[in-house]
Amino acid sequence: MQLRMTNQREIILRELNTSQRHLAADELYDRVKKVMPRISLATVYRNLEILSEAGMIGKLEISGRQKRFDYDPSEHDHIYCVVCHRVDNLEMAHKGLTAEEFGAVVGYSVTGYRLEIIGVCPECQTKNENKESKK
Amino acid sequence: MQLRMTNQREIILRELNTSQRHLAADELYDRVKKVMPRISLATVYRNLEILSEAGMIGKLEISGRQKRFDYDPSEHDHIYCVVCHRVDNLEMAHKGLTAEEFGAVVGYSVTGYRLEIIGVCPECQTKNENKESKK
DNA sequence: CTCCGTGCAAACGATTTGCACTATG
DNA sequence: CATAGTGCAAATCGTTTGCACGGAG
Repeated sequence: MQLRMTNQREIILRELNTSQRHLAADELYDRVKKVMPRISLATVYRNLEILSEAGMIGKLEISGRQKRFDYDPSEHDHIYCVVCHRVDNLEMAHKGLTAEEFGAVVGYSVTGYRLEIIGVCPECQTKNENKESKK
Repeated sequence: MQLRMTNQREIILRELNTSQRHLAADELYDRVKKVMPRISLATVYRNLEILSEAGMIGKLEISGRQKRFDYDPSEHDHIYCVVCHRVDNLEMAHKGLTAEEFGAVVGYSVTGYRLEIIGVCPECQTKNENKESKK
């Protein structure tokens, strides 16, 4: 079950990397299609899954919405915009947050944690100001 | 747009409360159906949405899975089991975690955060031990 | 030449919606 | 009695899967 570096896999990986964004499968599909028009959405899904399993990209499951994929597989937290759903990387925010002690409270064995900071991104703040002043 | 306290709404609320669990819509539907067999799943979805908007229950969007609803609408964090997907409440875990400072890093205006502790619940730990010893 | 990977379409699970009917306030 | 809420079925959205074919190693 070794990984083959197919053309589509290479392009998917490259497009995600050069985007420097946290794309959802369909957004990445749109980008990849411009380079390889006959690629299928299923292939994009399959490869994103495989690549994240292989630790070459990160998988983000945020806020009940679509999954997003991170060009940076290293461990870090995220901040996301409630208006446009854009996601950005954050330095690890859990200094002093020892997950273990919470497990003890309820008898869980703790394996990790997931932290999302929620807010409005700079772009959406600007748009909103415009909207306000139009009123 | 005032809220009417219909029979179905009352029962949904009551069943969620007495369950003392973090139920998904279909799980709650199953419980409610025992009391009111002709209720529809759509009604359950609609009311869970409305009740959480009204602040009478909490809505949980965890890890790309189904939404779950919390009988306790007060602000608190959650811990959940990767094996059975059960969710439990946790005292606020963010002492010393000032979300605001992260917003500053990337220009976001921060409105909140979401923290999930991930682990294995006591029940699933026990089951797993059994499985291990059978080998 | 062996399988892993692909494209396509169909299936899927969770959730939402249009509609005509019902019942709360 | 006005209009928020309901039940039903169909629609929608994101994602996965079965299958026959194609291409990497």
